[in-house]
Amino acid sequence: MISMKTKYALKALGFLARAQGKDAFLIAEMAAAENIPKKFLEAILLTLKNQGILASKKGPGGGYSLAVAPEALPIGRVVRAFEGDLAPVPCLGDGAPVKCTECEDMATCGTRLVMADVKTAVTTVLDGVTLKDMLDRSEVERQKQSKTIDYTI
Amino acid sequence: MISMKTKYALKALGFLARAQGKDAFLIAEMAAAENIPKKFLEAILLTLKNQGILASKKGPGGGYSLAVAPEALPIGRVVRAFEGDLAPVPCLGDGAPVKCTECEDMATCGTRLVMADVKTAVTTVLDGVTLKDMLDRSEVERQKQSKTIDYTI
DNA sequence: TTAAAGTCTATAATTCCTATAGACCAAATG
DNA sequence: CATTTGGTCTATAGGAATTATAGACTTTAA
Repeated sequence: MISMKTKYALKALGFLARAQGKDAFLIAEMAAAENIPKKFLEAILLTLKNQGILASKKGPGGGYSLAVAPEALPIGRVVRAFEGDLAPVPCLGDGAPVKCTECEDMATCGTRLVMADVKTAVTTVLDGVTLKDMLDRSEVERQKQSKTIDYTI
Repeated sequence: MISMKTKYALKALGFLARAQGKDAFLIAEMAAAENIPKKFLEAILLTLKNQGILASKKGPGGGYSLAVAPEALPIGRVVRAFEGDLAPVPCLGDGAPVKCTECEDMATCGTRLVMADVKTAVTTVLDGVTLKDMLDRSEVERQKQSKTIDYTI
C-alpha cells in the first residue's frame, strides 16, 4: 500500500500540471483545491522540492510550481520520494544492500530472487509512466464516462 | 516492503518442502532450524493452515506438513496470506472496491489507473512462481557459488 | 518595514508490526 | 481413561511508522 503522502503528492502534482496558467500556487490554494490538510501538504511539497520536482518562491507573490515538465516526470520518481527505493526486501535496496536480519545467505536466498523480479516489474511500470501520461489516461476515462452519460440520457 | 511474517512463512515452507522425508514437523523444530521466534512462528503457521497451505496434526507425533505440493503452490498465495490482496491502493482490492477517502472519482483517478498496472505486474510475477521454482532457483545459485569457490581455491 | 509566504522543529494521536505469555483444547498411547 | 504431547486461541506489551497539527523562524516583495 502506498502512503497518503504519495497519494497527496500525486494529486498536488496533477493540480499543478493541469493549471499551467499561473506561475506559482500557494500551499493553501492547493490544499483547498485538492482537499488535503494544509500543514500535511506543506511537508509533502517540501519533500518534492528537495527532490527537485517542485520549485518554490518565498514572500508575497510566491508559491510552488513544477520544476520538471509533466512529460518528463516519471511517476516512479514521485513515489520514490516518499516510499524510498521500491525494494520489497531491505537486501534489494538501491545503495549498499542491507542483509535481512533473518537471512543466512543473501546470494542464494529464494525470497530475494523472487522479490528481485517483483521490484523490476514495479519499477518498470512506474518509471514508464510520466505525470502527463497519467493525466492523459485520467482524461480518457473522463471522456468515456461523459460519453456514456450522453447516450443514457 | 514485505513483513517478517511473510519472510518467516517462506522460510518455514521452504524447510518443509526441502525436508520431504518425515510426515510432520514440530513448530519447535522449525523454529530452531530456521531461527524464527517460536511463538511468532506459531501464529504464522496457524495462518498458513487456515489458508489451506499447511495441514496440522495434534498430539504426540503430530506437527505441521504441507497441504499443497511445492510445485502447486504459487508464492503469491503465501504472500497474500499475510499482506492481503496485493493492492497498492484500497480501491484496487479484490472484493468490493473501497474508495480512498481522498478520492473524488474512482473511475477516472489517475493514481488508480497507474497502480492497477503495478498490481497486475506484481501479481503476474508472484503467481507465476511456485514454491518449487523458488527453491530450484535458490539451488541454482548455490551451485554457482560452490563452483566459483572451487575455481578460486 | 511590514506583511506574505515558504521552512523548520517538535510533538500528539493513531495504527501497525513484532514478539511474548499463558490458558485452553485435541489426540495419541499406555 | 488419564496423562502427556503438541497445536489453538486470546490478550497484551513495546516499538516504529503514519498521519496530522502547532508554532516559531526565515526570506522576500512592495
